Amino acid sequence: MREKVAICHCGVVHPEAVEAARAAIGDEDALLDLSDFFKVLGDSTRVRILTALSAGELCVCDLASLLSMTMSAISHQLRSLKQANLVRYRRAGKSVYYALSDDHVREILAMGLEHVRE
Amino acid sequence: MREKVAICHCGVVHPEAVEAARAAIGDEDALLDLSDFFKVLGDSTRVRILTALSAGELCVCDLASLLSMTMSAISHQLRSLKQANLVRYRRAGKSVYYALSDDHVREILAMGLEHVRE
DNA sequence: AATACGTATGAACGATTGTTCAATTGATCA
DNA sequence: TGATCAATTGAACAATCGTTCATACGTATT
Repeated sequence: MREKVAICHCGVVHPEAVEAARAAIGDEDALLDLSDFFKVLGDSTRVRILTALSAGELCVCDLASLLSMTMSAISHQLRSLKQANLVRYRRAGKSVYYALSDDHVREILAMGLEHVRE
Repeated sequence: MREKVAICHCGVVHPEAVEAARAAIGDEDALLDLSDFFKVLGDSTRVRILTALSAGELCVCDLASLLSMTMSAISHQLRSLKQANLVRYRRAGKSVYYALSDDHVREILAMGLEHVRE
C-alpha cells in the first residue's frame, strides 16, 4: 500500500538527501556513457597501449613487439580505443600508425595515476 | 637466429620509437594499478553511486532506494569503491553513511564526462 | 536476553570480456 | 598477376564480473 516501491523497508531514511542525489545524477544515459568510457580504460593492455602511444605514434607491429602480444590481440584492443575516440590512426603503405587522439587522453591518464599513487 | 623474439616477423619496424614507448611505460606495475582503478569506474552502478554521493553523504538504504536496487547489491559495490579509496564511511547507530573520499574523485568524474560529451 | 533492523559477506549463476586461432582484407613489390 | 606481409575480423573458449539469494554481523530497543 506504499505509493513507491522501495527495495528496503526502511521507507527512505533521508528523503531530502535522496532528492539532491537524484538531481545530481540527472541524465542516467550520460552516466552510462561515462562508465562505458572508463570501462575502456579498465584494462591493462589498453592502458599500456595508450601509455606507449603517449611517447609518439606506433604501428600495430611495434605495439605487438613492445607488449609481447600477437598483432591480433593488439588490433582488437585498438578497435575499442578507436571506438572510444581515444586514438586515431593513419595508413601508410602496409602499416597503420596509431596515436593518441588528443592531449585530453594524456590528462585523464595522468589524473588517474595521481590518484593511484595515493 | 634473431636476438629478440618478436611476435610479428617484421622485426620491429621502428626500434627507436619502440624504445621511447618502453621508457614511457616504465613501471608495468603502476599501469596495472591504474587499469584496476579505472576498472572500478567502469560500471554504471558504481558511477551512479559516486555521482549520487557527490551531492552529499548517503546511507546504504538511501542508495538502494534511489537506484532501485537491493541493499546487498549496493553493499557489494560500495566494497569495491572503498577498496579503491573512492569513498569513505562512518557508522552512526545502525546506519552506515558513505561519502566521496575527496574532491579528487569529483574531478576525475568531471574530466571523464567532458571527454564523453566530445 | 531477545528481537528487530541496517548492513555485510559468501556461494552460485548468468552475462560480459580478453585472448587465441583461422581466415580475410588491403597494399606493396617481384 | 601472383606472392608477401601488415592489419583486421569473427567465432570460440576461458576467465572475470555483477547480481541474487541465504546467512551472518553489529547496534539499538524492549
